[in-house]
Order: sequence, then structure tokens, then C-alpha cells
Amino acid sequence: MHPAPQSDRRPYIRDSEDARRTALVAAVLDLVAEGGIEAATLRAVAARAGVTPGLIRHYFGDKDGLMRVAYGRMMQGMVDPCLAAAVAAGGDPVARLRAYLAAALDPAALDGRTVALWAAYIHRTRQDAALRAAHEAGYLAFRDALEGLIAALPVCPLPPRDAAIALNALLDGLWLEGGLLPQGFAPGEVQRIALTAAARVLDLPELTETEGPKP
Amino acid sequence: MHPAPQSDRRPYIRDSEDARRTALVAAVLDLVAEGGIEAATLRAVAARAGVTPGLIRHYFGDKDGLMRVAYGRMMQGMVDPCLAAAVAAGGDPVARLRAYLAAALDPAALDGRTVALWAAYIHRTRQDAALRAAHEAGYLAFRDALEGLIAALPVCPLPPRDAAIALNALLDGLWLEGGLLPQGFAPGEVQRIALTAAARVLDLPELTETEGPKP
DNA sequence: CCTTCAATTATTCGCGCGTATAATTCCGCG
DNA sequence: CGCGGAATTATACGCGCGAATAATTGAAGG
Repeated sequence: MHPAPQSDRRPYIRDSEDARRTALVAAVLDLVAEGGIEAATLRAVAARAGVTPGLIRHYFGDKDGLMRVAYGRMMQGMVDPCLAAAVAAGGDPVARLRAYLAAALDPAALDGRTVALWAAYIHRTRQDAALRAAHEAGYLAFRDALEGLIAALPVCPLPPRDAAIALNALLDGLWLEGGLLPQGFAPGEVQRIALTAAARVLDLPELTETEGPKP
Repeated sequence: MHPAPQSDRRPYIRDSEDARRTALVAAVLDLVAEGGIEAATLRAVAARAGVTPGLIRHYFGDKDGLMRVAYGRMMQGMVDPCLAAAVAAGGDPVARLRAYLAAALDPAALDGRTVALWAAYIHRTRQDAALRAAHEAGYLAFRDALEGLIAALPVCPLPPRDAAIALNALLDGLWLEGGLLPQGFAPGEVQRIALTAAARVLDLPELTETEGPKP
């Protein structure tokens, strides 16, 4: 008998909704980081996630829906590690603050990919109300946590709000510069400068002490 | 005789090359600031400049040529005022530094339009070699000037390079936050915090003094 | 006034985009 | 085993893009 005129339709396997949504969002963030917002076309996203563009419509409705979810995931990925690091640092206020600052400039966060991803979304946050809300929430969560850590210090020569704004700006700026000109800084230099400057702003020389004495 | 079948071709007047190039570049920057890179299509740029798209090709060759020139102009517009302010501040090192810092956070620079414009180009600077060169040149010119101002101070508790990196980061971060969340700060608050924090980093209490006593 | 030629506009092309809808195929359940 | 329906793919449409080329027109010089 003849071989059945085999379909040239691409075979596929069904997957859970969670897995598909996760894969699609990850594909968006990869593409935006590599090529800017303009690179994250539905066709490119689908190809990277190993599906076809129609599936995006199935799960996210339209492109804006997908971009919104992706943005939320990005913000979460940037803020959560810092909050977790502070919690993991134990009860000493200075140690908590140092852990927070160090986590914000962790080498993993300090790469151009993250900065490019963040910058690519900036403009969207100025026009799309949903994105702007997500942006402000993430930003203020970060800064408020910082202000809380500062307020918990035994002494502080500045109003906590002012100190939090200044230190947050310092972190933002160093993160930007370190991410955009990675070869412009020696390894660890960015973190070292952050702790030094923060220590001077807050009058906290202990902030720069290394914590692990050799055994 | 019949009325000549009057042409429906758009009338125009000739203009100098400089005026046309300037108008087209200004149109690009306006559109990018308002709607991101994606909004600066050749058709939209031409319409805003009051010409037709073909003229862009005539003067800039292709879209990339236009975008490169526009980027250079943006960087120039951001860095030059600060350098000029420092020069105009006279010979006192502290006054020069204060003028430089204040100019970087001048309300005219501290608006979302400028930040959005800058962010929109970030990704391009990571892929286009010509843009990257222009970016690094502008960035380092700014930071090196800052380092020079710091080195001219009578005393400095930090290596000038470290202090310049930290202060530059502080300025960048405050500029970002002030531009993106304009309603999050009281008028003048951003500049005040910048001077306060810089004064503490450099051990320069004079930096925060107001200079104009009432007559 | 008329010629000349660069400055400017008009038209066309092919492409990739996002959306919409129809057609198929995988897989759990009976 | 087979069947029903949701998950997934395929196809088509209209639009705006950047680029290329052809056609026109404004203005300067003789």
C-alpha cells in the first residue's frame, strides 16, 4: 500500500499552561535584552519558545498582554533577590544593609543584559498605565525596603528618606555604569565603591569591613 | 485657453542644507522622546520636519545615518551644559564642583523626556559600534571632567577616581529617578539631596551652603 | 527671460508585522 | 479502542515600514 500522504504539519506535544506561559515570557525577556523591544516580535518569541505565533494569542490575548506579564516578571527578578539577601543576613542592622547593597550590585545583576532589558521598557512605562503601575510598585518597594534598613540603624546623620533616595540613586547609577561599560571597572570595584560611598554618607565605617576572617 | 491642469504636487521652498539637517534631527529626537525608537519612522520624521521621506535619504543616506547624527546631538546636549556651567562658575574649586553638580540635575535636564530619550538609545549603543563609541566618549568626558574637578579640591578623603565614579553614579541615579517619577519629589529636593550626599562623600560641608546672601 | 541643475516630491517595490480565523492533532476519559 | 474537545498549527489579510528610482520644481546665473 502507498505510504499515507504524510502531513507536513509540524508535530507537537501538549504542555501545561504554566510551562507554556513561562517559556513564552522567558523568550520575550531574552529577545528584548538581546535586541530591544523591537526584536520581540510575536514570530520571534514563538520561534524561541518552540511554538507558533498563534499560541501567544491563545494564552495572552494579544501582544500587549504578553509584554505586560513579561515586564512584571522582570521587575520581580530584579527586586526579590535583594530583599531575600537582606532577610538572609540575620538580625544585625548593619549586616542587613550591607547584604542588601551587595545584592543590588551582585555580578549576576550587573550585566549589560539586565540593564538593556530595563532600559528597553522605560519608554513603555511612560505610556502604558499598567506598566507604569508595575514600575512604580517595584521601584518604591526597593526604595522603601532600603529606607527601612536605614531607619533600623543605631544612628543616621540624615533623614532616612533622604539617605534612602541618595543610596538608591547611587546603586542605580553604579548598576547602570557597571552594566553598560563592563570593561571599565575592575572585578569587585563597583561593589567596593558602593560600600565606601554609602559608609561615608551614613557615617558607618563598619559597612566596608570584610566579614569573613581567615581561619 | 484651458486652465493648465494644475499640478497636485505639494509646493515647497528650498532651504539650506544646515537648516534641513537640523530640522530633521530635531524631529527625530522629539519623536524618540515621545514614542520611543519605534516611533521615529522615516515617514513620521519627515512629516514632523515638514518634508517628505525621500529628503532624508538625500541628506543622510539611510535611516542609520540619521539616527547616528541624532544620537550625537543628544549626547552633546546633555554633557555640554554641565561643562559650561563649571567653567562659568569661576576659579574656586568648590564653586566649580557645585555648579557642575547642580547643572547635571538642572530642572531642564530632569524631565522624563530626556530620560526616555536616553533610555531609548541604550540598546542601540550596545550593538552599533559607531553609537557605542559616541556613548563612551560622552560618558567618559562627563566623568573625567568630574574627576578633574574633584582632584582640584584642596582635600579629598577618597581616591579621585573612586569619588568621581561614586558621584557620577549618584547623579545618574537621581537624574533617572527624578525624570521617571517627577511627582515623587518636591521641587529642588533632588538637587538638595545630591549636594548633601556629595558633601558627605567628599567631606566638604561648604558644598551645601547657599551662595546668594540676601542683600 | 530662459536655461540649468540640484533640491524636493511622488511612486513603487518587497518584506515583516500583528491580528483574525480555519484546520488539524494530540491526549484524557469512558 | 475511539471519541470529543482543547491545545496547537496553518493560512490569509491589510498595513506601514525602509529603500530605491523616476518625475518635477524652485531658484540662481547669464
